[in-house]
Amino acid sequence: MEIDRLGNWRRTHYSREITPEMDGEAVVVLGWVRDIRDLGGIRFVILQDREGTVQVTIHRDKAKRESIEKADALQRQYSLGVKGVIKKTEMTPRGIEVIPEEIKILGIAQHPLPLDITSRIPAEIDVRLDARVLDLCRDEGRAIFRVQHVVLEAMRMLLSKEGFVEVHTPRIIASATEGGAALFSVEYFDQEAFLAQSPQLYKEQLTLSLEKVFEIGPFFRAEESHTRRHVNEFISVDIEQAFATEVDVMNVLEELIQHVCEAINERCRRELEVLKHQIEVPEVPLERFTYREILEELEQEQIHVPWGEDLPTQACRKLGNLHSNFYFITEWPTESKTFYIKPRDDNPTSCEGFDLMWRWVEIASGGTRVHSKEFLIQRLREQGLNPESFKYHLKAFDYGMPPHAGWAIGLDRLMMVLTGRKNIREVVLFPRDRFRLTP
RNA sequence: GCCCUGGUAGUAUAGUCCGGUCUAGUAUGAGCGGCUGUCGCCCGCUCGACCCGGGUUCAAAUCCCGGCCAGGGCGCCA
Repeated sequence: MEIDRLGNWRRTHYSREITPEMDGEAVVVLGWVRDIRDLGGIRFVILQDREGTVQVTIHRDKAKRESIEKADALQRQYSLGVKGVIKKTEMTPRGIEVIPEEIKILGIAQHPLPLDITSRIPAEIDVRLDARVLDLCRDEGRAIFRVQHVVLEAMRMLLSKEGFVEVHTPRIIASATEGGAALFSVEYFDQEAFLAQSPQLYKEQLTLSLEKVFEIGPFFRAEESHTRRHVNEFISVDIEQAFATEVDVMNVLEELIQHVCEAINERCRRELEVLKHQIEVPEVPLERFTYREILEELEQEQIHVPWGEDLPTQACRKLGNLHSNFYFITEWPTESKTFYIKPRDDNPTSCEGFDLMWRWVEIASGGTRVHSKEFLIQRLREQGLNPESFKYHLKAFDYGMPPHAGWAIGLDRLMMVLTGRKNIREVVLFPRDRFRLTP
């Protein structure tokens, strides 16, 4: 089929912007065919654009022959443009319809489509991800990523207001000896290199020049996780702040979480409705529990976690039943955290590291960092890491490294919470996991 | 990586336990026809599927073995 040229047609209104008061006005609407209902002498084409839908009504006895032919050729998901006149009517839910003067077919769709774009027949997540671009045409997908946009905008606004400078650190790094998560290796000309799992060391180094920095970007972990809350490429929201401690950055974090929740409630009413989800804006300060308090709480629930260990999934699930919103867990055992988290001065077996939880899911973690070079080297050795591999990082400590603290939010996890989705893949446009590298 | 569950038209499902009634049912979709106010329109006709390989049996969608794939859980996740 020949498709039409866009020519000088430009959208005059999104579907949603058309109101009964505009009766008689000429419009150009552009979008896609969501649905077609043909009653014989009259054909209803539901045109969908980013903002909603509008009905295009074609009367077989009144419309131009060309328009009728175009309307007859349409199928679901065809891209189309309609130049027409708004008609006020009692017979549509919106109180308006568009009577076409001219229809342009701007893009065609191969049928059968791999999933039902009207969402009446559900599809499994695997089918949906295989046809992700089409899946994202559904209301739900659009809603999730518009919420994400508002979240990111709100974060950038608040962090900027607080004096943080947005930075970008390398994704390609030389050393795989940081310990912790497994890294993906890449060929870098004639050297072996790795994809960064976090901006941690770079953002710390930047505190000695820019003082307060934040970074939002993707990072990579080569873990063979197989759960609804892990992907191998994820978006991290990181901050690092000079002359600050755990408590200072926790304050920033809880203010940010509250601000984001408020922003969504204000600006994403329709999206939340589509997602059938409500957001409770948390009160600040958030509840703060020490690791020891959490262990005691679990003990009451007959779950025994030995002091020093990270919380197993089952324990986290139990905490989810006991806590219904965001909360902090502080004073983790030093042995359970990584080398750069600072032990407490009064009791070095505990550290100044914290996690931000939402019910049973870990959303963010952070803490005061070690900023004494000698002690950092000692900590590296204690964790079986070779200080030589960190020589560029350690160099920064020769140039007046300030005391500093920071945190990292798993944006995708936060998005699960904010949109009420149960699988992280729903809130990632093109997820990468152990078994999926495409599309 | 380990454990559990599953794989039937484009999509979502019934049937599988207890083999034969399955020429595999239903919804949606797609094709054709009819219908001038639908909004999950309606009505009629048509199209389209048992993951792959092996085995048991007179007979396998159904039972057994292997593979592949998927979902969920656990572990891993500085």
